[in-house]
Amino acid sequence: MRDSKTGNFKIYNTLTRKKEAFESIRTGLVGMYVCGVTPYSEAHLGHARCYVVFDTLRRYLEFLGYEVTYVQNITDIDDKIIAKSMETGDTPSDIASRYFSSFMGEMEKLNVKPADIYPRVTENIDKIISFIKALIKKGSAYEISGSVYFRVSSLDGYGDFSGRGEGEKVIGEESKGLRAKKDPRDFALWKQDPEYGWDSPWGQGRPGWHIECSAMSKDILGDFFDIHGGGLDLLFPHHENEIAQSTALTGRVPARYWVHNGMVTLRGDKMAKSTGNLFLLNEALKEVSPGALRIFLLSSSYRQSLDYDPEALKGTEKAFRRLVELKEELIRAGKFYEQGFCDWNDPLVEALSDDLNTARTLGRIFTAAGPLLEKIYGKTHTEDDAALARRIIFVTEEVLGIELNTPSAGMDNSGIEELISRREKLRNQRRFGEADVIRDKLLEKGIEIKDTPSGPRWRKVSPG
RNA sequence: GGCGCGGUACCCAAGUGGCUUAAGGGAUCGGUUUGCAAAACCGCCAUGCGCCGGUUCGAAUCCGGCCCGCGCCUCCA
Repeated sequence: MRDSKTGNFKIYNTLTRKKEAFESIRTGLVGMYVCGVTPYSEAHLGHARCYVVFDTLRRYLEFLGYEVTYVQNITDIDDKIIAKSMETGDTPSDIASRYFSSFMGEMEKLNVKPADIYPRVTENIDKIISFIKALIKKGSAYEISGSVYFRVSSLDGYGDFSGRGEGEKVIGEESKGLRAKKDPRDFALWKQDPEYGWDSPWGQGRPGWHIECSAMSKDILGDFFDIHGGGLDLLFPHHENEIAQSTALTGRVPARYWVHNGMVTLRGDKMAKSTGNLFLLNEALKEVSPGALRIFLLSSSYRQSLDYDPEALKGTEKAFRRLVELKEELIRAGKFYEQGFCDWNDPLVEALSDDLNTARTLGRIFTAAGPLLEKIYGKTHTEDDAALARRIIFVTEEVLGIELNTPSAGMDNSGIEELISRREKLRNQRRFGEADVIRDKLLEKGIEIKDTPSGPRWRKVSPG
């Protein structure tokens, strides 16, 4: 499995703050853990970007020949979910499953491959409790009146990961009502909660935020796995604390590569549920096709901030359709008969080996696709052209995950075809007024007619 | 205040020393085509890369200073 093609991938590692050659711990296998959502409201573009980016990383690794185990947790119990539950009267579990299934529906539309495992906090309470017990035993945690805290002073190098200095005092939210915490930097592993809690050696309570990832990633992927991903906003305190807990227990940082995606901003400021400065994913999917949205999200570097601009998003729809067109024309020309394939060092995908440079990859795709389309239209394409088109489609769909849906797929076309041929007859009789009525009627239904030298063609123009 | 990131055409954006007299996408405008449209195609579109200095045969790319924007430091993808 380990061959030359896997050796060229470089990825930026937050742990070392530089691009490093990617090398998996076990030959041919990659364990990847990405921080998932807390399902208490609808997902926005920021979530979409994160999971599209990591889906693309996963697809690229699979393209390189790795077998990837992708784990994404679900924080299905937390303060916000409980707050929502009190507001609506539904149980926290109902809230979490409702928003999680809506999240999954949107991910499916975006052609995000499902994770292999979605561990839930509420189904892993026993593992979390064992983890905490082990930390107490090691002297890295202590209990105060039913809650348990991590003892930051027990660990050297706390703060190194996120670049926070030793002397800096970080006062967590948990500390507010609990002056007894021994160090302001200490954070909760277990929170006393008689109402929404589980039984534990320290009484009724529930897990702190960070411990779930340490406990569940260890359980599924082991003490040391390849990639840990998440949004840049999780760097501190979440990932810093996760590293602290795991390191205190096992003696090592739990993952080799720490990968963070940049934030999505709206009007220059970060998109966030809590501030209401957001653009919902389902709104975006009303504006453009899922494939166009994916192009939008992958058209800049994943580590950079991405500003949501309505015009820029809309613009990707047209670019997306040209690629759809390429696939359609190829099918029409009868040249889509074999599965496309390309090598890791093909100019089309080669840029991905440089820290997943999707923007340059898209540039290469469009550069190559432009001249091809016209050749295929004019039927002047050669076998090499058709092979290139297949490679473009392969990279676009399989590696970048941009599904090039052919509009006719899965639709009832008979009515449309009939209207079009009726229009053709009218046109031949030069009864243009009546012909245009049909054209307008179809356009209202989102069907656009294109009169080409080889006859009329149509396609669906509205997203969805 | 501490730590980090960024400023490239009308907009988005790649490029981090010569392969770029700066990719790609979108918008506008002009043209070809069309019964008219749409679509498609062709053309136009930064002698310039926040500003000022410096290093170099050569800089958007390296160094120094300055200006501006953003993120994290509190829940957050």
